[in-house]
Parts: sequence; structure tokens; C-alpha cells
Amino acid sequence: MEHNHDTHEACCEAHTLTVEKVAGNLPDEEILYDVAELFKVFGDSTRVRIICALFESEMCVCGIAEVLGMTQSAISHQLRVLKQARLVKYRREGKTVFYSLADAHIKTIFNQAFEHVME
Amino acid sequence: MEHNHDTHEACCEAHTLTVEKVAGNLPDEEILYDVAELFKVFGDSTRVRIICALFESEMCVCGIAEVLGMTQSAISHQLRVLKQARLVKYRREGKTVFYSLADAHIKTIFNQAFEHVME
DNA sequence: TTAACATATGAGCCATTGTTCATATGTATT
DNA sequence: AATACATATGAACAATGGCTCATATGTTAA
Repeated sequence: MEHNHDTHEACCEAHTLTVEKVAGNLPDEEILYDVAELFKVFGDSTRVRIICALFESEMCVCGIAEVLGMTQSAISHQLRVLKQARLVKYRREGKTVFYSLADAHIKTIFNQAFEHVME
Repeated sequence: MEHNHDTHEACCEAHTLTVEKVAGNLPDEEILYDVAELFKVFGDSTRVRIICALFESEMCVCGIAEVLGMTQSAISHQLRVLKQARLVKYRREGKTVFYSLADAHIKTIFNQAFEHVME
């Protein structure tokens, strides 16, 4: 019987069955990548604060900026990221643009995250 | 009546009530930061793949490396990150170290993330 | 149309981060 | 003790990402 792994031999020899089973059951590469991308969007405290603000109420850009104590530009850049991830939606009312959350999963994900953090 | 915000005036004047209400209801700064840190850990496709592999079964470092087709060093570095976030635990068995998931919330969070990605 | 305001966006800067490479630590075997 | 193996870790490098600054776009009112 032959094994031709560059790196390690003995240990992997012993666990070949597990490795093959696990490798076979992994979700598609593309989906795993998208999931990581989604978490990457959540992985910034400014965006987390924006999302939590939007849990309370829809808000205009300058309103969010004021709540977070940041510039309009910084908020707008981050809203762009959230928009591209289809996590927020917006509606225009005159000069003002109101943003709100676009996905029900977000609440569940954040609730679990809060629970983990406060274990 | 006075308002002294550097940036914007008219819009915020109109939405002062909303802004104050939302600002008052935001979770503690520290918790929001920790939540972002948690998502930051999830926000890398290597770590996502490691976590998904561990959903299937506990595994040794070289086993994970083989499943993902990456070096032992890269995996070890990432397991360190997961360990520091208290997301994985490990047990030693001779020369081998087996890693497994340490938190029940992870599964829920990932399930929701998968649902969002595949909407 | 011109002015004022709300928002969006591009360029640039600095900080963070994932990987590689080399090496150290820890464990078992001889 | 010496060797072999599994894992951990530090330094360095390249790439990514968030913020600022300047400016563009879009909308309303005069």
C-alpha cells in the first residue's frame, strides 16, 4: 500500500480514514468562501455597531454617524460594504437616505454571538 | 435652542429623537468590540474550513492540514487563533494533539450563515 | 441656475493579518 | 542520550482593509 503525502506520514497513516471522511463531507469550496466573506463583514466593530443601531430603528447616514461619533464618510464607506453583502437595504426620502437591515438571519447570528461573548 | 455637531445640522436636527434613543440602547462598547472580534475569527476561509472539518470529527493537526491541503505550520497558527477565542479545545495523546469544537453556539451561528449565503 | 445639504466615492496612508520559512518545544522509541 | 515525529512559535513579507481627505453625485429650495 502506498501513501504519497509530502509532509507527514505516520500520523496521517493512522488517521487516513477520518481524513477521507471529513474531506468528503466538507461543503463546497465556494460556499465556505462566501461564509467567510459574510463573517468578515461582521468582523469589524464599526459595522457591528451600525448593525446593532439598525436593530433599533431605520436611520439616515448622518444619524448613524452621530450615534457612533464618526464621520459621514466613514459610515458611508461601511454602509457600502454592508450593502454589497446584501445585509442592509435603503430607501431615499428627499436628500436623506434611510438604511435598515435586510436579512432576518442577522438577528439570530448576533444573538448567538452575544451569548458566546457573555458565556 | 442650540446644537453643536461639527458635521451636519439640518438632518440631525430632524432626527435627534431617534438618534438619542438608538444611542441609549446600544450594548456596551466592550461587548460590541468582543462580538466583532469573534466574527473576525470566523472571517477567514481557512478557519471556516477548519471549523467545518471539526463539525465532523475531532482531528489532529496534521489531519486538518491534509484535509485542507495546507502546511502544518499554517494550520497550527490558525488553531492558535481559534484557541485564544475559546472556540476549540484540545487533548494530547502521545505526540498527537486532537482538536475539537468548544462551543455549542458555533453550530447555530454557522447554520444561519449558511442559510444567508444560500438564500 | 445657483446654492445648500445629504450621501457616495476614489486615492492614499497606516495598521492588521495570513502565509512561509526556520527553528524550538514536547513526546515516544531505541 | 540520541533520534524521529507531531506540534508550536517567532520573524519577515505581501496583501488586505478602515479611515481621512478631497471631491463627485444627487436632491431640494430659492
